[in-house]
Amino acid sequence: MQYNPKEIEKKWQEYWDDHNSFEPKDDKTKEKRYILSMFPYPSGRIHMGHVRNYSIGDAIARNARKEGFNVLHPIGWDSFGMPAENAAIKHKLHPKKWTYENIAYMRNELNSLGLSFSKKREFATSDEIYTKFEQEYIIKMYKSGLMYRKENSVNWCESCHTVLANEQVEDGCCWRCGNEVIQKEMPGYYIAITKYAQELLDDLKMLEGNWPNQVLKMQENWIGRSEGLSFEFKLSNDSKKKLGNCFEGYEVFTTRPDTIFGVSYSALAPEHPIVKYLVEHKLIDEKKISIIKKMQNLSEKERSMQEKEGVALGIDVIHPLTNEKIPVWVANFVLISYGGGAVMAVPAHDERDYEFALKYNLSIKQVIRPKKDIKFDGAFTDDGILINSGEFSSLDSKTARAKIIEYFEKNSLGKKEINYKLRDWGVSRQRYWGAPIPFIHCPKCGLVPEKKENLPVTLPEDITITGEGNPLETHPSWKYCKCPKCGGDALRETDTLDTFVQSSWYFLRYATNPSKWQKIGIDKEDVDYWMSVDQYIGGIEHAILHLLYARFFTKALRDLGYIDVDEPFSRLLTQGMVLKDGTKMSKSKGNTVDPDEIIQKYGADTARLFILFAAPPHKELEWNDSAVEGAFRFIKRLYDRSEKVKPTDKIPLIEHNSLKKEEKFARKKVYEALQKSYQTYQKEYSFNTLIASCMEAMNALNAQDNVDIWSEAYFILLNILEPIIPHVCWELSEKYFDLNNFTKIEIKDEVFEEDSITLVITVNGKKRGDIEVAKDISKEEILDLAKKNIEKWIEGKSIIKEIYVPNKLVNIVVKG
RNA sequence: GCGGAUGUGGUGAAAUUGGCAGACACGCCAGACUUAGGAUCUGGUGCCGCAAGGCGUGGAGGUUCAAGUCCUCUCAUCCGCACCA
Repeated sequence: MQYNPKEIEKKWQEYWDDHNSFEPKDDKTKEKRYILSMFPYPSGRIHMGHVRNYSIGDAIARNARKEGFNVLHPIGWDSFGMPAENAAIKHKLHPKKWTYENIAYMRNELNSLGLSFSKKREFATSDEIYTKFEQEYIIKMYKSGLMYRKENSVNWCESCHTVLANEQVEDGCCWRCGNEVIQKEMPGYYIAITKYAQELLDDLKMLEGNWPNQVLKMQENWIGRSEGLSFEFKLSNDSKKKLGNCFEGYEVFTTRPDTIFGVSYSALAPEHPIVKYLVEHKLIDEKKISIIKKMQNLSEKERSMQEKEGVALGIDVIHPLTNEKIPVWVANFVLISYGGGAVMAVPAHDERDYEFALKYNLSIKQVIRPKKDIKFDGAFTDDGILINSGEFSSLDSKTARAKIIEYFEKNSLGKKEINYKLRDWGVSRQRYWGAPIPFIHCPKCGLVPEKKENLPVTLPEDITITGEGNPLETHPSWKYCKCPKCGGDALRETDTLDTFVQSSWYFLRYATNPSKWQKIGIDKEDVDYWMSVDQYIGGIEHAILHLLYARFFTKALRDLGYIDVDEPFSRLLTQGMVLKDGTKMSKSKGNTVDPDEIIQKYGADTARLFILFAAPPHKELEWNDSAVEGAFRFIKRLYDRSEKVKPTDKIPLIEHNSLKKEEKFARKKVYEALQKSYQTYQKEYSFNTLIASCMEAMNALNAQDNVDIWSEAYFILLNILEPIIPHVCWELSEKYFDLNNFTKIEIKDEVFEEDSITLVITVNGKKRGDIEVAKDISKEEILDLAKKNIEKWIEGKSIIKEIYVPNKLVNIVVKG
């Protein structure tokens, strides 16, 4: 009997296809499990990261089926996005053709791994029917104020005529043509995710313990809530006049109101309206204007890499508590997008303000002293005791913050405010291969959403992609349309949606019965049953954006009445990367291992076994060719030794007490593996130790030759291993057990009962021997035996203490 | 700077509540079977030492009968965010 993975795997993959083995049942009375691995981008071929992702998900899904749950384990394709356009430029292929050919190819690759996906629920996000409902939701969001259009500063490449994402700007230049990137004000569509900032933050608590701590913290930091004081700096009368009485003052936000008496200047962002006014009306000299303009042309990121820089604006504001005149500067480190784009500067207690004050020789006034007498250089930024702060002097920072906020509120000078770092989500892309944003610009009616009955707004197919500009913009006819409201001539929006929009609701689409997919996007009743996802598996690289957007989208769709779910993913597992030679596998480094080749050479079962055995799922996994051979050998052994098994359709009955020692031991090892299996799926998914315990069981089985023990062991081991190496397990199970062993198996406690116990004897905590004793022996007898066992270690010494830990060890503490 | 992790043999790793450090596997060594072995099987394998024994979980302290595990300090590496006032 020769193990032939190719033959076996083909046979069972066909069997599962023919029998629709992995379609979820419609019966909603059954308890469900929704197991989801993040869907792939159809880049052309699967890589080892995919193999790992889907092997983990598949094991969890198959185990859940075995335990009797109704399991939804779907797959699909995140198929819009830039690589398709890049391929179009490079290979002169239409993005659609390229994408759908890749999908067809990768579908076969995934199939060859024997993954237990539902085939009927598969879809691609670039399918027009998917776009249709996404456009419906976007319009709904627009109508309810969750989506809006505004001007904003973006990265713009003059030679490619396109907006670039932050990641596409390399050292201030376009990643493709190398030309300088400038900041340009452009209109775009935004989703008001900030409206959900607090809920997104609060609900992280629901996920504690079920999501990796790291991811929760990353989301928390990203949302970046901070509490402080917001107040108005009023302009001095002279300054007001200078600004043509167009401004009264401006708002600033601080988290350190306790340092307010130390304010020595105020700084505005280069984009602040007052700065713009001064520049436009040439109220400051040319030299300064050109410095400001230079600042405005740099992105936030580039500014952050530059030295602090600014110019005095020649205007003053009035300190709200001391009535002193405070000079106003523009500074490149002040962000327009946070806290109103203006700050109060306290050089004595803030690093940035300090650096800036030193450079421009501005005054530094200390108003906080350390609680303990410590030395410090530069700014003292910790909490301390207030000094030189009028009636608030001698308070500690924390109390002072509360009192000062209270004072501002009482005197209507300002109020307590909560700020978030989270920004609204810009979803406009000047790209072809994306979902069209379903809006129309009408010269009479303004911005008008497309009518529901006209959805989806689909992409024109007769385009050529050059990489310069947006093909939708340059298409001869596509953008010309009639206004849905007045019927007059109008222009269609040519921006497409960020691809993160598609991945923000795909899991709800899977949960909807495909028989309804033509009529509705999401079915509330179906979603009620299947959601939330019981186990989500994917890469850590999605810790922030995808997971935050998906959480937001779920809440937004809930508030729009589509669903009744608060959090989409109850449990999250972030798998580690697959490495080779210590670094991430990548084509450019030439250290990739092609999954197809491994499957060709050893079979899918070996690939799956190795990848689950080599490291726990959340850790990085170092690829090792000879360890793959080891995995292959184990499966071969499992296959070969099955000759010892006697066919049966139910688990053999064994009289445990009549067994020999080796037989009892083998049985114990088998049931230990079963127990381990139950723990593995409840807790950490530590497949590596589960597999190890199966190997231990095999090693123990080899030391005996009882047919019943072998048969019982295979009945159980094939059950445990089925989620990991399904093909060979189905093959052997069919042969010996008529596929009757893939259900929940009861643990028999009798196998764990020992006739005798082995106790370790230590002297002063060091192991010096061991004894085997009967189970029911008394403590005194044990101590006597123990002392005899290690006599030479305690000879001539006095015993100070004797410790007996039942079933484990004896420790004798001696002196001298 | 802030946040999160991780440090255990030649390698990947394991170790309920503190209780035999290194399970399981890779590699290596030896042997068996073989015309042959990059197949298979059996045995060995933390380090030093001929041995008795000693040492050993990044480092230094501490708590404890007993520490990879708890506490304090410290070093190194990785990841995320980063002028957020």
